Amino acid sequence: MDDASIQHLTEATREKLRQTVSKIERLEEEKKEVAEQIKEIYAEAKAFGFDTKALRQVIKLRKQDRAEREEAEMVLETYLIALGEA
Amino acid sequence: MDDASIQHLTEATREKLRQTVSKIERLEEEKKEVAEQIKEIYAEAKAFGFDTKALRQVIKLRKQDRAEREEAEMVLETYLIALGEA
Amino acid sequence: MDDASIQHLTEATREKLRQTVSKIERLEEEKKEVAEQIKEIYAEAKAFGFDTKALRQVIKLRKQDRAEREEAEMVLETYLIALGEA
Amino acid sequence: MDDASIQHLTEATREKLRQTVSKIERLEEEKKEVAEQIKEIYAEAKAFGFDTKALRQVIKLRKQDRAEREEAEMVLETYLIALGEA
DNA sequence: GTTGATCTTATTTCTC
DNA sequence: GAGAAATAAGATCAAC
Repeated sequence: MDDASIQHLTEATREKLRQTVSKIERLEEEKKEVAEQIKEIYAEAKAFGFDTKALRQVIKLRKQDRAEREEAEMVLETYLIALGEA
Repeated sequence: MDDASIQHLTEATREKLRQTVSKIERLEEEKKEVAEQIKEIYAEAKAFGFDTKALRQVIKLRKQDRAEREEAEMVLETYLIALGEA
Repeated sequence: MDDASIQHLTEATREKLRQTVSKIERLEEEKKEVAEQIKEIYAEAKAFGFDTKALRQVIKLRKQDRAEREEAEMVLETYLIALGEA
Repeated sequence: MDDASIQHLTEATREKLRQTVSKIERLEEEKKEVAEQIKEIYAEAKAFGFDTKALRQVIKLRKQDRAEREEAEMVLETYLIALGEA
C-alpha cells in the first residue's frame, strides 16, 4: 500500500481488500481439499495392493513426458520464428 | 510401466491401475488450476495497488490464527472429555 | 542452537561456527563466479549471433532428456525390486 | 535442435554451437557441485548441533552488510571523483 | 519503467 | 523424525 497505511484507506478500498483476502482464502481451502483427495487416491491404491512409490514414479514420468513434448514444441516454434517462417 | 512390466497383472488390475493414474492426473490438473487462480487474484490485487507482500503476510497470519484457535478448541474439548463433561 | 543462546557457546564451538560460516561464504562466492561465467558464455553466444532464448531452450530440453532417462531407469529398478528380481 | 532445423548453418557455426552448449553444461554441472558442497556443510553443521535456520540468517545478514559497505564505498568514491579528489 | 523470465531461497511433502 | 524431493515464493535481471 504505497503512500497510505491501512487507516487511511477508503471504505471502498477496505471492502475490496476484504473481498480479495476472502477469495484467496477460499481458493486455498479448495486447493487443500484437492490435495487431500489426491492423498486419498494414493491411500486407496496402497490398500488395493499397488506399490505407491512406483505409482508416484509413473505419474512423474508421464508428467515429464508431457513437459518435454511441450518444451520441444516451443523450441521448434522459436526456430520457426527465428527463420521467419511464422 | 510398459506392457512387459505388467504382463503378469490381470486385466482387471490393469484397468484399476489406469483409472487410478487417470484420477490422480485429473486432480493434479485441478490443483494446478486453483493455484493459477490464486496467482491471478494476487496479480489483480497488485494491479489495483495493493502491496502483495503485505497481503501474503495477512493471509499467513490469519491462517496461523485459525490454526491456533483450532488447537485451543481441541485442547478444550480434550479437557472436557477427560472431565466427563462432553 | 537448541538450548543455548550464543553467549553460552564454548570457544571451541564459536571457532567451529566461524569456520562453518567461512566455508559457506567461500563456496557461495565460488557459485557466484560460476554463475557469472555462464552468463558470459550466453553473452558471447548472443554477440556471435545466436538466439539466446533458443539456446536456453536447447539446454533445458537436454537437461529434461537426461532427467527423464534417469527417472525411467529408477522406475524400472523399482519394478524389478517389486518383482523380486533385484 | 535437430539436424533439420540447423541444416542452413555452416559447419563452423554448428561447431561453435556445440562448443557453447558443451561449455554451459559443464559450468552448470560445476555450479550444481558447489551447491551440493554447500548443502553438505549445512548438513554437517546441523549434525554438530547448530540451528541451520539461524545459520542461514547469519549468512544472509553478513551478505547484506557487505553489500551495504560496498554501496557506501561507491557513494564515497563517486563524491570524491565529483569533487576532483580522486 | 514495468512486465516477463530466470535463478535462488523457503516451505511443504514424501520416504525411509 | 531426519533427510530428500517437490512446490511455492521472493529476488534479480533483462528486454521492450
